[in-house]
Amino acid sequence: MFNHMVEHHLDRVFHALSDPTRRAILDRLAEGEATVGHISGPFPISFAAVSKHLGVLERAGLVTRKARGRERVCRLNPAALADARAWLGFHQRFWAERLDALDAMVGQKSGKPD
Amino acid sequence: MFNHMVEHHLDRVFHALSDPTRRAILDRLAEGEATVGHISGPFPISFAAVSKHLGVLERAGLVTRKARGRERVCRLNPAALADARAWLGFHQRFWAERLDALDAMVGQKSGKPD
DNA sequence: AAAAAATTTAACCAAACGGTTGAAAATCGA
DNA sequence: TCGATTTTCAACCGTTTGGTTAAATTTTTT
Repeated sequence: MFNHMVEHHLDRVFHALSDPTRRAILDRLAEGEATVGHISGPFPISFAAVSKHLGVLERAGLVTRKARGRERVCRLNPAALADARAWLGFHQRFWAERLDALDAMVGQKSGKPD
Repeated sequence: MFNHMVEHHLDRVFHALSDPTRRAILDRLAEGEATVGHISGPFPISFAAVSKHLGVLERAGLVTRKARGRERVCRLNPAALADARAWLGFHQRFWAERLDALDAMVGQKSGKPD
């Protein structure tokens, strides 16, 4: 159902999201587009490190960078979250169903409604 | 709003989900609880490797392992997906809003209607 | 044309990752 | 009790990660 090349893409998206600095960059970027230097400011790591983080985010499709003069303007791509969200949504619902079925089979109603 | 120790937890959940073998283990586990050996079967990697993957999933709270004799029975914990899903849901919505606002602003300035 | 500014790239490092094999620790069946 | 079974743990290995600094690149400013 989900199994396509999406799998490969999910690797990159989930990996990109697994780092707190990168999630902070995304938060920062949610306030509006910004240049690499502008993004880099508040972080206690080097400029180059932030640039590499942006590379990871870009390869995951979460961020786009386009040149404007000597600067690179970074912008969020909310659509890239859709795959990850779909995976989570599907599985969370599916797991819950299966576990409910298991509970029902065991016959011990835990009394937890939907 | 989200920023608590949850951050630290999100690191582990997203990282756990970033590996295709681990996602496959979760898929497998969605069919019902299973022992480590049972899970390990279909995978072309060693038993110990699967055990380590299960450790990662357990530390992320996605899976619980409980002893039953000399076996360990593994089971999904759907609740653990909630945090990740909440993060994604909030951000996806928030990003979309901000970008809509940005588009509207740009549209106003350039006189281009929506 | 030269200097300054914004980014990326390259080379490097320590730590973590995903994998292996083999030994250790429980528990079960004989 | 002894041997087999199930699982983890420990040590190791090559690759990736997240970070650094320094050099290279591109564009703007003077």
